Amino acid sequence: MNDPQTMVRALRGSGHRLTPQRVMVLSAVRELGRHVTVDDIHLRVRETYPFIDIATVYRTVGLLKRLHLLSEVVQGGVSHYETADAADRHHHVVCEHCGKAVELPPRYLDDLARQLVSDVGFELHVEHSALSGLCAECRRDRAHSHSGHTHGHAQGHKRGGHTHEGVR
Amino acid sequence: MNDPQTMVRALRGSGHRLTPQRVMVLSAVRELGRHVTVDDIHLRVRETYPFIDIATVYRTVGLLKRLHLLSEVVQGGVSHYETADAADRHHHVVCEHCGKAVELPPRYLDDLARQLVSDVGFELHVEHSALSGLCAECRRDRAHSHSGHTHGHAQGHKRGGHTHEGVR
DNA sequence: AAGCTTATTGCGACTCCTCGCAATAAGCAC
DNA sequence: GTGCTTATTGCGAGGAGTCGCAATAAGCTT
Repeated sequence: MNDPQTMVRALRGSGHRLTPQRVMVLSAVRELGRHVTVDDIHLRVRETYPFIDIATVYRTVGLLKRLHLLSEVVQGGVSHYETADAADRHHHVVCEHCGKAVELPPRYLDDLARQLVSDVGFELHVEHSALSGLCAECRRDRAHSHSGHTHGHAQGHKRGGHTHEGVR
Repeated sequence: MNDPQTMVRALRGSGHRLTPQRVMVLSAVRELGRHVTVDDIHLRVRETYPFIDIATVYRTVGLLKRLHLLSEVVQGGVSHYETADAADRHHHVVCEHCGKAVELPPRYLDDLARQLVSDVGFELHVEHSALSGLCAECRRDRAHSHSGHTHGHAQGHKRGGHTHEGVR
């Protein structure tokens, strides 16, 4: 479901061309694993083809997303990508405080999706929906240090890293 | 709940200062109504105080968000703001195709929120979670013109406007 | 294999947003 | 009201992402 075959079909079938750059971008995401940024991809592809432009990576990633070969997860304003088949099997809940992404099996949104279609006619795309809130850890931390105001110390920290928790 | 009083308390209580710029930004959002962009705010405030810098608007909006006086909704990569009390009463489902936002009463996510806390310890912040998918209209359109490939015509259209549908 | 059409690339220019810094002015103590 | 401390402002510079354009090359036709 995520072999070169699929890519060729998806591209040709929609009137697009199969270029080395596109192949390399998709390969890079597959090789780098989950939640890679455009920069990650760019650097990776450069190792084998140093001339690729960052704009091409942006455009390619956008195209592959529209063709459902890649899936985008926005974490704290930063876009991360993964192969679509990986995305089919989960979606994300992102912590507002530490930026950690918790993976969730899709069943959690099944009910919601059903309700939405019947009530409002809206078709929910689970993979593209980013839920946000506070993770278990950060809730504990907050509970501890709640000596007065919680949102005090001004300009807030930069989002943490790429930490991951799985839930199946 | 969203008078000057509240603002004074929220700022002072967290060690921040009450400046004309901050008051004007909050007023602007209140006056302009729902889902205004930073640019909307900037232009509005400029009418009465032409010297305000766009950077100040960005910083202020960020601060007011952290103080829960404003709430942010990201639509197709663009941040929109509204007063927090308005946000308390609904959240959004955004159409991937036309960019239209459908407002939803919070009850839709209540079940999900309950499940998340008990299963994963995750506290869902409904107001900050952007669900995406296809609205009723765009689903119809797609159904009609499904003469072959759906994602065809390349670079995709720019998101529509600020259209709104309410659901209560 | 050669020619043709046109999607795609790389580049440069531009926009949006953020950040560091010196000047300004809130808030507090007197 | 005056003076002090320091948060905040406006500005200029910088990074991320997008867009238009001329050159290139993918895919088709022959």
